[in-house]
Amino acid sequence: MERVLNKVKAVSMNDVQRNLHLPRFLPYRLTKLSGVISRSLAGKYSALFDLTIHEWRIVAILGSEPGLTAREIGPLASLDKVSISRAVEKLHKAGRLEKRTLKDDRRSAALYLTAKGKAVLADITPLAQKYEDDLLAGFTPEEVEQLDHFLNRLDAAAEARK
Amino acid sequence: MERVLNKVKAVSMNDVQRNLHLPRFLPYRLTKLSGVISRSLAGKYSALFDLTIHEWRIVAILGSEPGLTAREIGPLASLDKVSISRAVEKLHKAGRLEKRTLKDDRRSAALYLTAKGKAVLADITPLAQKYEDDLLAGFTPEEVEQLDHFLNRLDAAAEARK
DNA sequence: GGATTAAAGTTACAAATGAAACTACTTTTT
DNA sequence: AAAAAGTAGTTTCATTTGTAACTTTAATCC
Repeated sequence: MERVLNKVKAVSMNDVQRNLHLPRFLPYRLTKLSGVISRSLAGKYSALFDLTIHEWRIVAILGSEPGLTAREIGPLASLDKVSISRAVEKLHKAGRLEKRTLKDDRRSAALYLTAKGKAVLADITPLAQKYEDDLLAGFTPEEVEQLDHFLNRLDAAAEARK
Repeated sequence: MERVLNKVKAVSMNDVQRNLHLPRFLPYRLTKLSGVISRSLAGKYSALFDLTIHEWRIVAILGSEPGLTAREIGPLASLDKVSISRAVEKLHKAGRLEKRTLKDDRRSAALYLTAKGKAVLADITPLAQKYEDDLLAGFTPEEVEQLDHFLNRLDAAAEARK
């Protein structure tokens, strides 16, 4: 398949090695883009609510699916168990979530947002939505759909050759 | 504009607060995707060549534009001066680049890849290209073009509201 | 049913990252 | 031309993140 993303000015046929052009290299672009967006979101909201991005993900997930255990949250939030343990601990100390040890497996606990936790979620959700909407403000619904599709396919391809 | 990416099943008109659905939240998806890709690339090549992603970026840039200073590389590689200083130092120690102090400003140095540095670049470039090609293997040239366009627009939007 | 293996979550240690202070040099100001 | 302010790059220190080892409980295996 033709390599369009890194296409450069025509090179002589004797060039053995075409240079890789960093600003057009997909992994670099994605890292850069996600970095700018994450820093922007974190700068605006995380500091404001004393909430890291990892905590934010957990709160968002527990908002839709209360009672999940740490292990179940892992794949949903793309977080390893250490990150989850730390974030859950901090949320717990802040009184934003409650742990209920499972009767049939005392190693794990079902996690629930407290009123405080729900309040944080309610506060941040519209801001996060607004941020996403702004990012996509220039996109038609069809384009958003297509972007969605592209991201799914890239994700699948990346997972496949992980 | 309609929020299509986070569209969920119809909710009752009395729902004051729609839940944010994390797996469809664009910032989350981009972070996750770039993370999978970066880890995959780093796992395959960085360890193999003892080269961090930051060093790799600098090598790639110096490959196309020899003689840049640390400061000039910064914006091109999206790296702050501390990261550059550390990466350049490591490349220098490894004999992969050469520093030539500028005559007219002895604080900075023009940076050049040595033969060793060029060899590393020549080794990695085709692997990186291959990885990108594989990611995009399912995309038609038109789709690649469109993805390119989307990423540019997202980047501009994100930078604008940074 | 007691020993072995495995799983959930935590803790401890090492490496990476970020922010601020610092050094050496250059430019601007008076 | 001396003093002040600014810039390039480095170093230091604090925080974050990742890996491995550990603790507790549960499941599996003779």
